[in-house]
Amino acid sequence: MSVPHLTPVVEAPTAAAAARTLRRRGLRLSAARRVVLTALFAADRPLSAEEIAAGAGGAVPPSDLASVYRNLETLEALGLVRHMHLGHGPGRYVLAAREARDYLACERCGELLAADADDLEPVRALVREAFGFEARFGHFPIVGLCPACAGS
Amino acid sequence: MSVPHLTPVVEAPTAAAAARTLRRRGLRLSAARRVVLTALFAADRPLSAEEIAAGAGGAVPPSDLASVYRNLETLEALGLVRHMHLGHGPGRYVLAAREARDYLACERCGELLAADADDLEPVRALVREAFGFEARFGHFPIVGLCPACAGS
DNA sequence: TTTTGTGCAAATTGTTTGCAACACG
DNA sequence: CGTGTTGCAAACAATTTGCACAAAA
Repeated sequence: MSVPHLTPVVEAPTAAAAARTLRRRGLRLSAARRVVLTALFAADRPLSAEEIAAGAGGAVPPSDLASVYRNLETLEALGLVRHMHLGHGPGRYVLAAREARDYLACERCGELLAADADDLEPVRALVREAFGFEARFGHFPIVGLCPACAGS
Repeated sequence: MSVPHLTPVVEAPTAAAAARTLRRRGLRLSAARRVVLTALFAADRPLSAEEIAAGAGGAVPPSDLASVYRNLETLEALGLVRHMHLGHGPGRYVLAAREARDYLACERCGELLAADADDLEPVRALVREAFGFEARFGHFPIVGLCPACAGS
């Protein structure tokens, strides 16, 4: 007997799945689009649009910055990508399916700490209880001083 | 007998005190500078540089945007002003002496909740214990959904 | 062959900087 | 009167948009 088939809300983070998600909406998997996805698949940290357009450190061929922004927007609308703002500087993009993490950005040294979204739930709960406010650290992460910078 | 005289770290939030702080460093209380301070004294919420330059809703005469930015920077270096980033959009400036508050910004409706910095200390403590990270909500406040938007 | 998507240039927004004229102390 | 400041214009950084042309399906 086969296991019951459950359609995932967001497909597995594979190029094929991304292609399917696009086609399902009548969108195309163009070369430029593939480059953006490949860069994000290859990355081990949130990338800026500029980094992707520049070729993501040699991982992919360089492409037009405006197209990168347009594609990131499209992919984000499809739920394949998400972005965040780490203090000053450009927005940073990651594959949504791969990232169940939120970040803590050091405003002194730029260090980026990744935390399981679950590990931040107590913090959200505390804010919720104290202020009735639903903190969302996914889009605007916590900014402050990393352990090293806080110590000195 | 008179009470002992203690020099405050930051002077009381008065125009005269600000003038003294400036002069102490060989800086001048120019007309444009006075306009920036007056706008901030009159404001009941964080203002953008553009709002100040435009005359802060009639509270002060309009002045040059570049000068406003330069003056805000100077005043901030003196500890008289501070600024924060509330999600997207321009930076927002407030009088430092008057603001022992941090903010919670709603990313849906733009509502701004003010919280005593003290009331956020438990949140900072929790982040410190869990991640060894010193969260600073003064410069990059918490972003999420206000009670009204979270409810719907 | 029809749309969707691309590359390039130009417009937008927020902020900084160069510079000659200006004004506070 | 001298140095801090101003106003204006131009430079910048991040992002968006208009358009004619190219290319997936």
